[in-house]
Amino acid sequence: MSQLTDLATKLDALGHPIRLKIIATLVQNQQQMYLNEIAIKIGVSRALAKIHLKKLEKAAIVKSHIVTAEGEAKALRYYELLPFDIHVSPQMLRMEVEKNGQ
Amino acid sequence: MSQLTDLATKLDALGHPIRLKIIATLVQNQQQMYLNEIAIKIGVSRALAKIHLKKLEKAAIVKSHIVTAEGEAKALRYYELLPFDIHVSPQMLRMEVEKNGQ
DNA sequence: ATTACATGTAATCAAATGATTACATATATA
DNA sequence: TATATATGTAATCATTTGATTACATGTAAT
Repeated sequence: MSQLTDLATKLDALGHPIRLKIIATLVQNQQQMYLNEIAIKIGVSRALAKIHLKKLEKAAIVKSHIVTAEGEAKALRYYELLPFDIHVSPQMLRMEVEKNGQ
Repeated sequence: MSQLTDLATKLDALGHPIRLKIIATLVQNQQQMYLNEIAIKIGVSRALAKIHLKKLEKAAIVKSHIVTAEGEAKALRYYELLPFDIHVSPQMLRMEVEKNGQ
């Protein structure tokens, strides 16, 4: 995948209010959160939170893993934020595109 | 429209390789370009370029106006880039969401 | 065992998106 | 007039996306 496509994927993943809220919630809590916590915190259904988290995970903005904690009803999937710092401006895009040849 | 929604709209508009190329092309050429120039330059059909430009225009990343030049077959729609400088990181999103209340 | 509660995911569906094809208009030239 | 060329947009269609509902599993308490 080209640099440009990768950038587009990340920007696309970030381009939705719910997903921005999910990210903000994950930063606020520092530690990892599981699906239901996230859903409740931002006020959407688990199913919907899952869908948006899936898109974030595909774009490598979050990652997840299952944790089997004792005393818990079942294994939980924990999500954590991967660090990112995206900067987009016309000049920066010009350089990016020229790098990839035409 | 909230700050967060506005940011999401811009990020969503930027989240496609063709649209990133369109922007890069507009920067390269400095001056305004009309639809067909853009389409040829990045190697897509006029119709497709138009669709992507429409999305960029809705997000206020480009703007356009029609110019009636002499010697031309017909009035041409010129596109120009609006300045933007978007910076996204977890910390920045946290602040943005907290501003908008929960 | 059954009831209650909590979790994760699959199935489904309407709406938006990406892309192609075709159409309508306009000028210049044969 | 017709032919060629160039432009802008509308119509169409398959795919993806956003969102809801329902299902399956698992533990704890009755």
